Amino acid sequence: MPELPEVETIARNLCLGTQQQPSLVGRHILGANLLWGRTLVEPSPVEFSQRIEGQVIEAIDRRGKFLYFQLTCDWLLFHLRMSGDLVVQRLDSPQKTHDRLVLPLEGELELVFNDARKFGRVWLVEEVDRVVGHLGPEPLDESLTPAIFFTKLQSTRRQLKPLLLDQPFLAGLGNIYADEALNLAKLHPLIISNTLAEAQAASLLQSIRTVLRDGIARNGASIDWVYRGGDFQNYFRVYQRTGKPCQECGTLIARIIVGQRGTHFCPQCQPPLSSMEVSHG
DNA sequence: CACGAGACCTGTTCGC
DNA sequence: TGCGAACAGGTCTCGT
Repeated sequence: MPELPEVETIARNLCLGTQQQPSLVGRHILGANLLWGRTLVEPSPVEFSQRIEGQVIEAIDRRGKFLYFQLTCDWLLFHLRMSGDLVVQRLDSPQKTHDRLVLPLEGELELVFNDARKFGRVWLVEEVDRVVGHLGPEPLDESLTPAIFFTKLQSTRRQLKPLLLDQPFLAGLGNIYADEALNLAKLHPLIISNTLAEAQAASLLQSIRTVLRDGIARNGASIDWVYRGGDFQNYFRVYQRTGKPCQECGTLIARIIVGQRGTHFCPQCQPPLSSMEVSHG
């Protein structure tokens, strides 16, 4: 489900609190109730319960699509994959159908990991890089300069769409924001990365940042039966707009399969060749 | 190295 | 109405 803006929104809400729920920072974790075994990658369920009990939540943040809780001694990490969600509720609230892990907390609260499709995963580790060390740069981190991004695009020969989804290449983009960024940059999803000119690479990086910032500003997107309170889904340019007119040129949005993922683009605004080749052809 | 297929899962929507 | 197929915000592994 969630991509960078949705995970960022969840992390902020857990860290800062909302109108409906208090901040979790500074609270003791009182135990653990694992309801679906495969949710927990490591350690064993018994060791997980023993180690996490009594630790304090010191900080909550995000790296790529991973949510992490910095605890007294360990790092608690969640990956929500397609359908995972983290909710705070009153202690001993009625269990819901897809609850996978419940952590009772100080203050009559509990943190619940709910995940219909069971793809989501949880880790408790001493060294955080064991889980997130393989990730590429954060797209919103200014230390990722246009020059560095251009060099990275030059270093491989892959289609842009699958490359943007590759977390070791760049951390945080998923199917929605990859399609939105390519449309904003006016680049066809099948363009080979090392054929981009430096200006096009800079435009792509700028577009990625624009769609991610817009997504965060709107608290992420809420689609299908999963509602998170965000409304970025009302501002999609191409995603899930197959057959509807492009807002720039009126051409009907097309949908193709790339790397087994539905891929949405405007055939007019995003020509299959890079714009340099088109302009000279 | 790069790509495609299959696996992991459940739920909703679409087409006949 | 019913039923199977297609589809879903993700990632891993394996074969070519």
